Amino acid sequence: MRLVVARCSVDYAGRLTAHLPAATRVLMVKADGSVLIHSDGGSYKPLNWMSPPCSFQVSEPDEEQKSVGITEVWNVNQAKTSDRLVVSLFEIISDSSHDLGVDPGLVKDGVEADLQKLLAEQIELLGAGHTLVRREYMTAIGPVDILARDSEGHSVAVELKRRGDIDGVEQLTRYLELMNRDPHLAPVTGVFAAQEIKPQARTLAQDRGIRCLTLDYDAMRGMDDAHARLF
Amino acid sequence: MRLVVARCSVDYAGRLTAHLPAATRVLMVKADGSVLIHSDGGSYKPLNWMSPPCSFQVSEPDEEQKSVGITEVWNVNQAKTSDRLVVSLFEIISDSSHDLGVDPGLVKDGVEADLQKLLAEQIELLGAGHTLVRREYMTAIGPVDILARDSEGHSVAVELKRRGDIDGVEQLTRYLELMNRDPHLAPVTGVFAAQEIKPQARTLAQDRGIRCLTLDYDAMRGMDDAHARLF
DNA sequence: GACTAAATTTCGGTA
DNA sequence: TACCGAAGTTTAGTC
Repeated sequence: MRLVVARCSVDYAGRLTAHLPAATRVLMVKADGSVLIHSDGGSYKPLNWMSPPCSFQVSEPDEEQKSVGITEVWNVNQAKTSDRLVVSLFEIISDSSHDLGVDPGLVKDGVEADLQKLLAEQIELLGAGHTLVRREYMTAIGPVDILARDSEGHSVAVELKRRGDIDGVEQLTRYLELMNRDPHLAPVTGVFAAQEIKPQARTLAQDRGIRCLTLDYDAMRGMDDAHARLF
Repeated sequence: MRLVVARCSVDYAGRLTAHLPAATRVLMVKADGSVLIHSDGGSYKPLNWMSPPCSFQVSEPDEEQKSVGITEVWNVNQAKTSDRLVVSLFEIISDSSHDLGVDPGLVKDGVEADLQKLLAEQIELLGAGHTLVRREYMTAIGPVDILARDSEGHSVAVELKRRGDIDGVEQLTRYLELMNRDPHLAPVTGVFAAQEIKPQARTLAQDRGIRCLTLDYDAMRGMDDAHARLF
């Protein structure tokens, strides 16, 4: 990992064209040759970058570039596509390299998969008498998050989201269309479950006869803990 | 901007929980207090981070932390949500600060807007005799990318994407439903145009009577250049 | 400010 | 390896 603080301008050409005027920035060159250009703000996304696999080459500036004060030019080329990143350096303020080694990687917990697991365990949240058929019920166009049966034995398809958006309602609608053509399953009703459901998504869902269910993750996790303590 | 190379472990608690075991990493502390934790690989996304606005505080390790070799603890708290990032430092290998100033920002060119402009100019790509009505034709649920007429004078609604996914087909379907209720426009046919169309999206589009059109951006840009040279 | 759609999305899982 | 969906998505534009 090489860290360079420098006044530079940047040009990118590939899936789009982009340009960064001269300013002082941090250039991060990783072991695989990839380059990140960060400013002192914004969020985690760099101003510009080149993803691996790519090649990193330093070249001398031509006369014209020299005349405007460019001392060094970095050419970073994507190995597979024709994306190109050119960093023109005017002044290097700091330059250091460090051996970081391979990172052991991130351990995550609490994503959609957990919500799904919790709802499957607490399937009565769908309504009294509901029973779980199975999680990730496969259909021709992909897996339905949860398939259940209501107290009368009718199929219930559940689409789970962390944030309930219109896209999620469309997704569930596609599943319902398909599943209702299957005589073994029909009639199938839909439940759109999320921690937060956008008003427009709720309206669309209700127009299509899909029930909305807001989930309280903390409460569900709490129930899970209580359940774990009891058994 | 402060750059620290250190052996550290990281814990995040907020929308999810995540943990990074001890390893040598680069810690980037931006002027707004936001923190990025980078390893020597992956792509532009950090292993972990805290987005602004947030507060940055350094605290002494407690006895237990000291006993395992932690010399310093960073507490980074999100100002609006309750997200928390805790960086436990074992050894600081490098620590430097630089004043970068405000960045002038990125100038982009060549995104979906250009595709739209090019297709509007080369509307005959939709088929012989097609004429442009207008770009960004407003409807109650949003703008249709391009509205045209075929050789018989019937309306044609075009949805443009860089990558043609199922979502785009759904979007166009919603527009078509609405527009076909308008007696001034009906009957309206749909064209799904993209540089690359996914098989599932193509299938769904054809099921719904929507025509698919693959666009060659480079060829269209070439035509545009030729056009520019001629006039 | 809320919502929608795009992104040089990246990332992870599965068939 | 390709495809599909999720993401602590972020970001930009519109209403």
